[in-house]
Amino acid sequence: MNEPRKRVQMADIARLAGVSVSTVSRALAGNPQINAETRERVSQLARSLNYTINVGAQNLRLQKNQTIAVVVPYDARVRQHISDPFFLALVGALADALTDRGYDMLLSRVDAESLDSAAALVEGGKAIGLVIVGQWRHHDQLNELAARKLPLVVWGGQMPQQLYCSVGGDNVMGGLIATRHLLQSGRRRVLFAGDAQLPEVYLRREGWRQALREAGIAADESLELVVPFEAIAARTRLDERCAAGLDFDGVVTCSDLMAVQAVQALRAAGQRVPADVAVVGYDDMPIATYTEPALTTVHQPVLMAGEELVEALLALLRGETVPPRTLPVHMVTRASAPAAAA
Amino acid sequence: MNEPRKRVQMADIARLAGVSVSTVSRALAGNPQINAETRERVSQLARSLNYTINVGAQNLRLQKNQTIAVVVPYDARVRQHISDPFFLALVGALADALTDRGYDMLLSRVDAESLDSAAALVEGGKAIGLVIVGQWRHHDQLNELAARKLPLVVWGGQMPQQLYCSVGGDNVMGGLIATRHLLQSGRRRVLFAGDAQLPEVYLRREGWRQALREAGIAADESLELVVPFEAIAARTRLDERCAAGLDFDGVVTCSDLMAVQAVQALRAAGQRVPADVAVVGYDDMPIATYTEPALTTVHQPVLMAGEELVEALLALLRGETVPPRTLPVHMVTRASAPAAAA
DNA sequence: ATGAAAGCGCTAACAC
DNA sequence: GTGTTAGCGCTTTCAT
Repeated sequence: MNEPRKRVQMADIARLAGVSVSTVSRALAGNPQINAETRERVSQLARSLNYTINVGAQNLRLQKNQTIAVVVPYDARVRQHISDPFFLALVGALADALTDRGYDMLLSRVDAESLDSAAALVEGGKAIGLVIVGQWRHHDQLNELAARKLPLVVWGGQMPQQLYCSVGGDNVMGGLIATRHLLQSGRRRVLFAGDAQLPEVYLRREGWRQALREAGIAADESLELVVPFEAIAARTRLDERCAAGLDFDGVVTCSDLMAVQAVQALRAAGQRVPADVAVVGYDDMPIATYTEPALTTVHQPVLMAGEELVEALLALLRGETVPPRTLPVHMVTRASAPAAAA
Repeated sequence: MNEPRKRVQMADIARLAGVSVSTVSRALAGNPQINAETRERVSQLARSLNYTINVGAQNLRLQKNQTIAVVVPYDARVRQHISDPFFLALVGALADALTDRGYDMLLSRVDAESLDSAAALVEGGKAIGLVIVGQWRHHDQLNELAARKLPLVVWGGQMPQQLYCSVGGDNVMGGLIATRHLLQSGRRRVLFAGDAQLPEVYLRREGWRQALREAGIAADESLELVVPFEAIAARTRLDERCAAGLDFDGVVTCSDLMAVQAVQALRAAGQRVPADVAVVGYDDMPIATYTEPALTTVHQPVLMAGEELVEALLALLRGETVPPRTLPVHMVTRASAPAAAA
């Protein structure tokens, strides 16, 4: 299982160059007090032997480590795979941001129920810090991890009594502008689709409520619909709601995928989008351009998200105190919910 | 930069438990010759201190390593990000497959021009093997790496004189069935869109040619169009081709994204899809369902791809000889190229 | 059943 | 300038 392929190491180079291991070490490190000629000879030799330093040993000795673990929690019950486009894109952005800064990225999928196996990554020295992609229902567990002083940043919404550092889109604002957009285009009964047990969704629903208040519309609990992120399940919930009564003319969803499901459910129920019901997505993934109708959606800055998460974690690692950070979002208006009512 | 946070280690547990480090080591390893009572006491202590073994040190000592590097080459000139949905999905699938088997996944983005910085990951002991996501234009470099005896598998097409182990979809078959599908639905002038400098695309074009031969249609070089994968550039090329003459009634593309670009370019040129021109995508990513028209496309098995890549690499690591592997593909017929001509 | 000691591949005092 | 030596945190003979 574990290849015992014998690699060339410092001792070999030392022998071949007729110097000591320390000299090789210093030469390779570019230590200026080593004779330029020796240094050159050693480097040459190392290169010709395809020698690369054993980072494991180096880290052990130096007590250092340049590896950051990126953790994608998954739901063990459904064995749900990492497939949401936004999270996948975020993982890509994190890879970019970390690579740019010279860090290695350890990607692990971890059972959401036992997030402290994520902690083991740091406590076992595999990684020096944790980026957790999504807080899901695990606000409390995350707080616990933070209380254990793990260097940790989480993509998600900022909640009261939060001990960990989160970076996320401005969810309240997102829910607000999405709803406001629909109201301004003349819609009056705006359905909110999403599972408010998730902090991000909870905050977006706050924004939805706020927009309704602004417009002087009474909040109506029958317009709150619990819809999970997973596509099939989402479609089912939406179909059920359509069957229960088409008493709304606008829908605010929590992802572009969910918006697509909503459009399909509405059409299956004989509604036209946006003529009868307008639909707003969330995330503004590339897919939003390609659907029919193209999606009006709340744009989240994925690339910036990657950068900010990494910067926050590195600051934490430097011992700085890092407050949660909220990134700007904005509306992108397309066909599924035009600016003027159809 | 490198957190010197002092972690609890074996010595601490040993001291607290009043035993030696070796006993702790054995106890934690579940060595049966350790007194059950001692073992329990030590484990208890370890757990209560949140102790996790330092895997770096353990690996150094054991000469082992459970880390696989997944490398996504990128083009330094354009600093193109990991964004193609198929590759992102493949990375997700790899994460799943590796996690399931107890391996860690190191994700790195590497400049495609200097792929041997990928080699350094193995030679420096960070990882024991390499999964390279896409062969791009680097067939020769990959051969070189393989010649260096690096444990390495590559997602991509199988080419003549290939020294490395590749796992990929059946590209010839993919090009063949896509073209055949169009021909059978009555199309006669089928454009092939893709950059045949890439092995996978080269093979798909072979399939395209073969389908034309089968149908007794002479290959027409003017129906080969070099289209890059990147969306904006792809759109430009397709627009140019449409302007140069709409002398085709079907298009075979090399990704679903490219198919979407083709649809948009055709529409901009006043064509109806599929009435005037039918378009076939490639990959069958979720997006293919959501576009308008929904895409007829060649399905590639992403999840299986992740599994097969990992299995192949592990076999390689076990010292087995692993032949390149080709995974089945199949047509998925949707609206952009219906079975019967429109 | 447990401890002492050596060593995995590397770096950094400290000598000379 | 370069060599000697002592560990980084762990596992594993070899003793006892």
